[in-house]
Amino acid sequence: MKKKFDINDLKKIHLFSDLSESELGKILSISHYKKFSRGEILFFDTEPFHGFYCVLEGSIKLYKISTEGREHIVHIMNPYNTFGEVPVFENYEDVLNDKAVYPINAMAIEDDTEVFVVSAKPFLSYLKQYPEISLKFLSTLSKRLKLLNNHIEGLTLHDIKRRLAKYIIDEYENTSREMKKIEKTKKIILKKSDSIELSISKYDLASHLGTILETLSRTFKKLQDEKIIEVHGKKIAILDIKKLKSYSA
Amino acid sequence: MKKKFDINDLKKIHLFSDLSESELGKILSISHYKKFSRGEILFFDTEPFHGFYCVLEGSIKLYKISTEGREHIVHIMNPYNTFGEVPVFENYEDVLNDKAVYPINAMAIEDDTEVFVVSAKPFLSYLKQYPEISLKFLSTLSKRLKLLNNHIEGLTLHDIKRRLAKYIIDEYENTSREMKKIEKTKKIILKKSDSIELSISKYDLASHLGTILETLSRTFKKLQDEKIIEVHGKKIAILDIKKLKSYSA
DNA sequence: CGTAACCTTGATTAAGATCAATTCTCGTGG
DNA sequence: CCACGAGAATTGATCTTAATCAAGGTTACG
Repeated sequence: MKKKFDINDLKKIHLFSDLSESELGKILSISHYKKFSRGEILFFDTEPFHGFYCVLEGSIKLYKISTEGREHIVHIMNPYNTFGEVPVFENYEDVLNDKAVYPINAMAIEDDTEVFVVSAKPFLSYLKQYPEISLKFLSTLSKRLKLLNNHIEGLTLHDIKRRLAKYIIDEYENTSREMKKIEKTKKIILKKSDSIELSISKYDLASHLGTILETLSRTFKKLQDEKIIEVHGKKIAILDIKKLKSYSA
Repeated sequence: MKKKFDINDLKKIHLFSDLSESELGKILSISHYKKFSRGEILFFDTEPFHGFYCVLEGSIKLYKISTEGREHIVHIMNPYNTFGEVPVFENYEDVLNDKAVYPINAMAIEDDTEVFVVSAKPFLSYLKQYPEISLKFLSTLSKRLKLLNNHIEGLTLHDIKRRLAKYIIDEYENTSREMKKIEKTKKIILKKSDSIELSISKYDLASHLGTILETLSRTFKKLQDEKIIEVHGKKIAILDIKKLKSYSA
């Protein structure tokens, strides 16, 4: 496997954005690069924990599976996200004694998904020397907690139409935000389009919304029949953003 | 309001257990004591954030509410737990500019629920001086993330019978663990009983399991009909722990 | 152009929510 | 001590949402 990541990749990771070159070098020295094809497993639930992951390219689903084989996607991880940090902090001793395990399954959902893995044990001693980094982690974990809270809220208090509406609105606002960022840095104006491009398969979307493919398909249709959206494959055109927002509230 | 908490109370909070007397004194100086009756609100979702809470006595439900008024309890907080820390770390700037908000509702579910509130702004500057405490927070938040993960797993992948079975088993194992602790410290042997005492109302239990009172009642009945448990008010006798565990897996 | 993966649609079923009526429990005051 | 009433819990009948089962259609890609 060609080693094709360096300090410049690390700088893009929010977690490490404030570190100096020498500190980044240390992180680099305790990490290794990995590449996955679509469908390949990064780790399984309850498998021994060895380190946490940072995404460089592609995307990864974090999911749980029921005994009957039903799958639920808890998170989708995209470039510059980190995941699998929970065991690092949850029980310090367990990590040192190789008793820690991953709490979830992780699978690449795109080809050429590139990650690097930071080894847990050396990282723990590193953490003590650079306490500022733990504040970064606190921020990361807090944001994740908030995400999970919202996810639970959706699952328990909203029906699938609302969940789907919320997903579309969130995706729409994320891409708008991304576009603004690009406009700012590149000093160009991008054409604003009232549509989104699904970044995951409909199967995975269903699993993330806590339902199944068939029900998702019907729900898309309902929103189409109400003239709120128009679906063309992975492209969702938003026809009536007000109504869509009223559902997603 | 009588001020009836001191450094000894603080010591019992996991978060502060490693701090010196003088450090605890500082925490004390930026905290204040509050007492609530059953049903009183500590804070509402989206209300301005001022500080995080530590429980001394009683218990508190953290819950979300849908527009239709349906409630879902995400956590029950008991003595020596802390909650409402997420906004502290989620966005540092927002806290300093008084823009942060609580992410959830909190209500006392017992009379004489006692808490103390640590003011966010002074705590943030304190945190920078004592970085070890952020490791404690990382551990707390990681554990909470794992809890939420399991909660989501239950909500999406298990039916209500399984969720209830899991709740009973968890409560049973928690009390067993508590008993062992007491036996160790007090050097006595407690009679082991194969039963648990529900610490919350059945309404709240239903809401925590993602269902309603009626369905919970019927589910209790199903488990009774299968001779797995026996329900007498708040007391649940476990008749067949093997079967119960097989459901909760 | 063929085949596999992906998606849609229809018919049926099942789990759990809702609505409605009682019953149980327990604290309060007569 | 009993009666009352309020809140808590149970039970039954019905309805709704979404899962399951089954079949067919689309798309992408070698």
